[in-house]
Amino acid sequence: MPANPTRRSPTSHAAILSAAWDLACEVGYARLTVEAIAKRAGVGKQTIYRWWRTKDEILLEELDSRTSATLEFAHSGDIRADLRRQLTEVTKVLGSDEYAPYRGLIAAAQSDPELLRQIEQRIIEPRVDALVERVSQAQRDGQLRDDIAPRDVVELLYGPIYYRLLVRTRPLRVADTRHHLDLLFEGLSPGQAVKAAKAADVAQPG
Amino acid sequence: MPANPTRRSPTSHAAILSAAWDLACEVGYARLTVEAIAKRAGVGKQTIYRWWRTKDEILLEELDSRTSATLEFAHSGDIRADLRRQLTEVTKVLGSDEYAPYRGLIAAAQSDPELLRQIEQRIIEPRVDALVERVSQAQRDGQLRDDIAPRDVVELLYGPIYYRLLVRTRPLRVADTRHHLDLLFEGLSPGQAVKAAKAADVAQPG
Amino acid sequence: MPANPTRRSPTSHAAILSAAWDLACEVGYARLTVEAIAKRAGVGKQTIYRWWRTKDEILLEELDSRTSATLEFAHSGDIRADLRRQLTEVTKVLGSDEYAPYRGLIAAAQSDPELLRQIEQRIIEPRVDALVERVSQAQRDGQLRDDIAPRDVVELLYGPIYYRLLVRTRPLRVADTRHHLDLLFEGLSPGQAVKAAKAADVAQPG
Amino acid sequence: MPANPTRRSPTSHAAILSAAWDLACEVGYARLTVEAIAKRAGVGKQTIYRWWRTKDEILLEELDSRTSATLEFAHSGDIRADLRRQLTEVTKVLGSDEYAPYRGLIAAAQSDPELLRQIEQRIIEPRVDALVERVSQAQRDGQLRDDIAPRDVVELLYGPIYYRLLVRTRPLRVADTRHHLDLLFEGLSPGQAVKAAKAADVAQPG
DNA sequence: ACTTAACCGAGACGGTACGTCGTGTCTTGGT
DNA sequence: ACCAAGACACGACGTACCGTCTCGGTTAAGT
Repeated sequence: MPANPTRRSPTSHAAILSAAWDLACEVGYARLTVEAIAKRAGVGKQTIYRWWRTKDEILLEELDSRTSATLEFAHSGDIRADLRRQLTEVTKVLGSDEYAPYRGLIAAAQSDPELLRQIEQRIIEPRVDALVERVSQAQRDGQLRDDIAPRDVVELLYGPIYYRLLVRTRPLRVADTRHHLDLLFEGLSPGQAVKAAKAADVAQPG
Repeated sequence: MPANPTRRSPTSHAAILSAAWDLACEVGYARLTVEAIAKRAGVGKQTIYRWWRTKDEILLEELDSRTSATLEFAHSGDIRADLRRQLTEVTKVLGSDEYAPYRGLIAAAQSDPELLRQIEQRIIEPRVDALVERVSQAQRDGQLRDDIAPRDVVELLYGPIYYRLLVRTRPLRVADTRHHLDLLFEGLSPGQAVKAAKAADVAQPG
Repeated sequence: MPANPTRRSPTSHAAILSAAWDLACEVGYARLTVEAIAKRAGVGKQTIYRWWRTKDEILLEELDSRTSATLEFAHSGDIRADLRRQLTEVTKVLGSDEYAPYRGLIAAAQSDPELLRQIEQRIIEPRVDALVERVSQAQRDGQLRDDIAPRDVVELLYGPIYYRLLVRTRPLRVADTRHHLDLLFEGLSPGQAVKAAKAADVAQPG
Repeated sequence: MPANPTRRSPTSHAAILSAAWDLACEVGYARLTVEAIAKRAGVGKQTIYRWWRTKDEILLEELDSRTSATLEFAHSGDIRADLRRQLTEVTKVLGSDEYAPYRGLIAAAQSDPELLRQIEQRIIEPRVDALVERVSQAQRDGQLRDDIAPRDVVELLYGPIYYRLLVRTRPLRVADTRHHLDLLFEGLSPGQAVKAAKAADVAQPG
């Protein structure tokens, strides 16, 4: 971009971001069009192409600013309680219709490596890093097996959420997310349920 | 579709299916074009539109026939061994470049509820059913906690695979899938690793 | 046409002819379609293509049978009376909406020399020949200048009719045709009107 | 047409006009295609549809500019000389292959009343008006019967030309046009030829 | 205070692909 | 053999968006 950001019109900038997001919600990501964004935002097409390379980048920027709040991670001392809170939050957000464009972005990224890289970098990586750090702390505290790479924990935790998000066999629900979290800690092997459940009660009495 | 299937040309039918799949592999799902499929298959566009509503349906049909072989599920008596075998197979298939169009379909389905429904119905549901059945058997055999809904097990197993498939933070690898399977059975809580590992050794000495 | 006319279905034949003509009247020549003819006639497309090369040929055949009645030429002994009767008849027919497809044929013939040849041969030539013969007779009878080629008379007579038929600046009306006929005989030069009118009165007192 | 004419590209405009006319000459009006025009002109189809509703309008515009030169009418004082000159010119133009698309337009207008209206308005009417005026002048000068509506003269003059142009029974030739003109003035009645010829000699000794 | 250069809205431009319509040919099954 | 039905390869249709490219008009910075 050779454009000079100091002369950028904040009005148009904001109008484009929200026009893009709103349209994506209304007509669906696939039917989202640069021309429609320009019209809705009351903006020339050139103004869009001057600052963004694709419509994905617009949505990504808007997504970024909308989700920046969900970055911080609780450190209550109880790993399962902290994870429960975090995953609950994430589930609520991703399950809502206002975040439907996020699914569109993940989808588009399957055909656009550069977009995929940006999503990882700006949306996913920060959350994964925070999660990895919290998990490591839990391992040091003896609340989690220390023979596991934290990255694997991340995938076990987020996997089912994304699975439902994208495959939609069942709706994304907070209660299920919590249940999955318990199962993960307790394991699927028989004879561990009771012990595991007890441990959970101690950690999270509420 | 008012067309009469008995008059359908098998030559054109087959040519379209493989042209579509090959092109999707070559240029990527997003750049796949009905026009290009018609040209490659030596077929009129009308013939495509007569039998399929979208390019997605073509790919879905081809995907269906290509994966119909991976439907059966092993019943060795050892649930972890059977799951390992099955997930290994699935991981290999989904991770390969020849199945890249599948990712495109999942992506497109995010903007097309009807397509999503069809993918579930034709691709996902049969495998989930088989998996659910196998898990139920394992519960009756006492090889798996019987206080869990089999559907939840499915999501815990497939979740991480789809996560990597779509988010691509790390490549989809067979070894990781197996590792995740072990972690799932053993649980993440500390002090269960040794016991769980022992149980695994008994069940799967190889 | 390799088809064997003796096995031809008279029902389909007739249905096609009238379906074609009716459709041409309803939607206009340019929007006339072989497919629509087949549907309206309750006939397979092949049946049409087996017996006619183009839709023009269908219309031409129907035109031919509809106009075969206007072929005979009156021989009353008075050339101007005979011409008046004949041109009146032609004007009535060509000016009516039921013969609109004829204009379509003339139009199409501008881009299709073979069609033009057929129209001349089957529709125009017979009438021209009859007219030429009648004019020659009049010349022998001393009712018409004998230093003129009859073909030129034909063009002077039919010209204005076709002009209005195709250019449509003014509607094709019987009264105008008769007036033109008078002007033709009398000439445009000044000082001949009275004499000519007298001659006309003698020839056609009614 | 909501397009803004001040932003119109003169290059594309001109390229489209001549591409359309040239192609019409080369392949014939009926095989003329918007797609081919766009390709030949190096232009997007949309640019054509933005400024013209049909290919006819393109040809009409080009025809208009090509024939605008033949609008003026000679006033030598001798009506027959002036008509002879004018009809000669018209005959030459319409008979030439470079004006073949005009025939296509007349043809197409038979199925398109709006096009017919435009042809009359832009091509025919101006010439008819000029001719009517010249004829009226001649009537005032006593060179032509004054009991005739000039419009009728127009049709008697142009009729045979259009007849040959469209029906093509005989080629459109300058000599025939002149001959028809003489016959018109002299009339077809016997015994007038000599007198009429004399009058002509006086008026047009060349 | 006055250029002047970048921004802006608007939208025309050369393209690509869309999904539809009609062409003329071919095939199937019924009479 | 002819027929109704309609699938087929093909070509063109008119439309929707793409991303690039002028046009004036308006700001804001730098002289």
